[in-house]
Amino acid sequence: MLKISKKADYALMALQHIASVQFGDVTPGRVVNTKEIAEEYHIPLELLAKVLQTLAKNGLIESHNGPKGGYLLARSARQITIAQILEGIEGPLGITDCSHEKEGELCLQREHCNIRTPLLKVQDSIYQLLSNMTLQDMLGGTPLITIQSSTAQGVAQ
Amino acid sequence: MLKISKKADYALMALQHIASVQFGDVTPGRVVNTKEIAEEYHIPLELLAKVLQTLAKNGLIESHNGPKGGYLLARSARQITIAQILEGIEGPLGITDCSHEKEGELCLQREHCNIRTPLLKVQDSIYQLLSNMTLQDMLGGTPLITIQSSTAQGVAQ
DNA sequence: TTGATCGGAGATCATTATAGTCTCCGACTC
DNA sequence: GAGTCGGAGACTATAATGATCTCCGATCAA
Repeated sequence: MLKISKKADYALMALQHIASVQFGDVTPGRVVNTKEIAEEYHIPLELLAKVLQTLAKNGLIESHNGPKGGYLLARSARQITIAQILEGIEGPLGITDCSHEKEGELCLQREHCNIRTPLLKVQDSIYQLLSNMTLQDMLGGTPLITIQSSTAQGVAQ
Repeated sequence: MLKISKKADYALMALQHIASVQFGDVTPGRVVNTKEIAEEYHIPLELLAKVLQTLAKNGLIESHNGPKGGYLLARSARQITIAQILEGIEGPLGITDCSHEKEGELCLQREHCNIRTPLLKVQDSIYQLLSNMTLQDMLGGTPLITIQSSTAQGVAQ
């Protein structure tokens, strides 16, 4: 449950790869093309291409056309969060259908819904979690996210 | 993204309802039947029935057959966590395919996978989150989870 | 003891989301 | 201007989900 899609997986792998080639920084050095990533990680080329295009549209990477073309990080790995990557591919985080309900598509349960508020809080917590972890963290050098635990840290209010 | 299923939604609503009828405790008083919940929250009766049966199998509620039959909490709302409920319905938490990979079904990316470890940590964090919140918390009385956050957003309620 | 009311369980179907493919286009470098 | 790259759309297959239908067994009360 709560699975992220393959596309999102691929996005993370690709970005991770690009970032490691650039040492996490925005270097003008080598660009990475789709084929290279697809082969290294055994990802279907055309699917990965779509993913990278989406990431480029969302401003996480920069594309360069033509021979010797490919992709570069648009900004430092430290400034790219997991939340941004996942949302770029899968759209806004929403653990429940009513998270981003538009006008007029009220869910049937809404009227008597007894779980909306607490679920939105869970969602918020997950979002914070994903926002507090960056691509740089995934590169392995820096400490990863920590979480509160009722046994470890006091759960305030 | 990271959406939980309708079934899980229904399970949460139903349990929340049963718990509130019993004031969060295991009281021998009134049992709640499927129809009552289905009508109150506009949930398809037969789908809800399946969900409740699953919850019963997982030991979260107790079923009573016959007229005047229905369901009761199997234990106090304080002892039922959101993680238990969701896992009971949707199976073990796994944000990525390789979270619970069985022998012989290694994913193609595994060999060079650069994101498995960090993702498992994210998953672990989410799990902690869901394990630290109980049905009792959802009843509204007691404090909900809080998370660490760089922007220090207090979670009230 | 019989019938109405409840849960238990299986098969089935429709809809949607996902994963993956194919084709053609335009930009760029050499 | 030929070959290599990304850009973009339509398209298909498969799986997951949500929902329905049917029949069964347990239980209680008249």
